[in-house]
Amino acid sequence: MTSSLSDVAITAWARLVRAQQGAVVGVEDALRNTGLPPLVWYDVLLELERVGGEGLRQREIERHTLLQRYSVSRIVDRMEAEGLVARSPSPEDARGTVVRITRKGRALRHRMWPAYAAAIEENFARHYNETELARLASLLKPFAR
Amino acid sequence: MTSSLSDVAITAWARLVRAQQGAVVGVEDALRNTGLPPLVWYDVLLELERVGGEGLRQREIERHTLLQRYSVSRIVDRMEAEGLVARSPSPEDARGTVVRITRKGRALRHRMWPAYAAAIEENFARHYNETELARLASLLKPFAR
DNA sequence: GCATTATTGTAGCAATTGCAACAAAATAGT
DNA sequence: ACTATTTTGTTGCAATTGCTACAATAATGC
Repeated sequence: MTSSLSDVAITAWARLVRAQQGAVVGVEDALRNTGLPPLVWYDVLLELERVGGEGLRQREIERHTLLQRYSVSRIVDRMEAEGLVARSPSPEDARGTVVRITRKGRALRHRMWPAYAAAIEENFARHYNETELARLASLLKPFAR
Repeated sequence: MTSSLSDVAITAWARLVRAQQGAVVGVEDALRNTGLPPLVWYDVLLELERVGGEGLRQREIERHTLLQRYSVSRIVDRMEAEGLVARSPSPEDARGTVVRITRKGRALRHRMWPAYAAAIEENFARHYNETELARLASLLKPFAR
């Protein structure tokens, strides 16, 4: 396998990795220092909030979050223990469970957002103006869901 | 939820996170499936190769890789156990150690590159042409070291 | 010089993760 | 219908990580 990667591709890759790593670490630190749960909990809560009362199958959460199956299983375990989400058996598929957000879950998601937004600003957005952000978003479109 | 973050900033952030997560997971999987060590080993080896015979202090590796101190300590432990790097006491600072890459380490770094490059191509670069890669690299400049 | 504080690296312990095996149900093939 | 395969989710165990305390040295302040 001869490398067809150009120098500019390698540079772009290196910076992408570093940008995200640096920014995510910063955001995670900010959340932890505020006594808030990790980013992935926010993602799960947000997805569940978006779909509303129907809830999501764990398999769907898996796809949304890029987590492993067992990771979803355990995260939902913990969030359920905290009363943030509720599991119930799926009516159509006896293997699966449906996960729904609770009032408490919505409240937490809400409380997380200001800290999260501030951390995104601090660790990422402050480097850019609106035009640049739009160009970045456009370039990263291949990775949108 | 009022915040100073624009919608476009949020979109850019979401895609950045997803782009990197998806791509890094893909690359890590590819390396693992080829029986190669994780990405961070590559990074450490590359840094050590770049600085040549002088080696690096663990503290410097920490800065280069965005790892925690104890993570560096342990990664160097494992890499040393594999004979990929060598530790020696720092002449100027009796607290510190100097880490140098070994011949075996260079060989491994070399062997990792084709698999790594292929995975970057597959999980990232194939979405873009050279112009786009250049624009992306330019936009991500704030995160370059 | 001496006491205080900061830096560098390690290690114990608890929590978390990854791997692999598993159970149960659904789907596909014949 | 029946068997094989795939999908969904969980769990035990080993490996890894994060947190914290710690030891040793260096740098700073007086």
